[in-house]
Amino acid sequence: MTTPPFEPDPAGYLYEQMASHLAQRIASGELKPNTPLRGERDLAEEYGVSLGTARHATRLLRYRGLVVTVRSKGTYVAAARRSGEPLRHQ
Amino acid sequence: MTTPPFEPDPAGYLYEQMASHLAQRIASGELKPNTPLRGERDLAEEYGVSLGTARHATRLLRYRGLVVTVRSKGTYVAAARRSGEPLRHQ
Amino acid sequence: MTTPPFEPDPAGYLYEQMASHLAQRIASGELKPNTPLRGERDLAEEYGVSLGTARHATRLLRYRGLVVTVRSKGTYVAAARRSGEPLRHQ
Amino acid sequence: MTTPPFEPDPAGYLYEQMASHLAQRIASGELKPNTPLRGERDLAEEYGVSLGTARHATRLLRYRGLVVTVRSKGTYVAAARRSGEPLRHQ
DNA sequence: GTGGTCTAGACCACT
DNA sequence: GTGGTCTAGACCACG
Repeated sequence: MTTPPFEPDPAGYLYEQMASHLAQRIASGELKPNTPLRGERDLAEEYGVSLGTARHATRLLRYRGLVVTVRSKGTYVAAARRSGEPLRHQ
Repeated sequence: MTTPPFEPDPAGYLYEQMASHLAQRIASGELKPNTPLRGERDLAEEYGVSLGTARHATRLLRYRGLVVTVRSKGTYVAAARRSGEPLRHQ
Repeated sequence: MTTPPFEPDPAGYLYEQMASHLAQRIASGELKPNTPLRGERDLAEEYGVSLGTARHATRLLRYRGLVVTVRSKGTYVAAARRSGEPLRHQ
Repeated sequence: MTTPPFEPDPAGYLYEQMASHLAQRIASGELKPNTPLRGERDLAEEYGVSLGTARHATRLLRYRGLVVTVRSKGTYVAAARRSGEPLRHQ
């Protein structure tokens, strides 16, 4: 079997690396539920990427349900939940 | 009843206007199933927006199932289908 | 808490002070027509005010026709013009 | 169809011609160290070749140490250096 | 010559 | 001082 047509290793992308790293920090408990992440500008600087890339990373975490973002307020680590439970928004 | 918390009128956004306009051109039959759209660079110029905004618009159409994009090939008007039918990829 | 005077002196507001100062820099020729102002974040830092205040100040200048702002590009010192002449955008 | 010569003359390739021409412009001082080349699309148009060919040419110059490319920023004429000296990035 | 990733900024609405 | 929209460009992988 050959590799499927492209999708050129998403793991190599900056936004994916950044999202994975943040996901790990959430999983490890370093970033706790209902606490805010640092601002996207700060995250961009911290990871040495542009604002757009940092925004791409947080969007990914949002799609994956790991964070909840509230406009003009910030992006928060999602509340822990058991599987089957609905997402609880703040 | 008051208006819900923000989401400041998506209809006003450039990418939404552009996506809606393209959707209408598809619905009207001007753009036919399985034919390619113009390239994103061309669309950006045609609509007088930046490349990023044009890309945002086509991404929206993709999410809505109106187009299918093939990397390095182009973005195609999705095949017409009856409701209930699965999406057919090229 | 004391009640404010009925019509608080607008000259006392930070945004008004800032706007006046910028207006003077334009009038003096320090800031020349068709040149961009520094970004709103930079101006806020330069004047030691919050971002909202800096924005309020530039909005005032815009209303007064001293600057023209081009979305996503920047805010420019308005071209000098005789009264009656239309605004010339860059 | 005829068989090509065993080792086709690299000097005949468009990308090699283009790379050589750019190398000469660098050597002559027309293109100065640490200044950016024109974008690959512009170069392609300027030399009347396809985008892929222009990219091939700049890649060659990169391999030869004549230019340094900074992702998403541009391709720059390499700083002049004595042999043995490390490359200095801008 | 396509879509994708990325940079480095800008202004905007809202808290 | 947040997230969101937008610009104008760059290079990259692939067909």
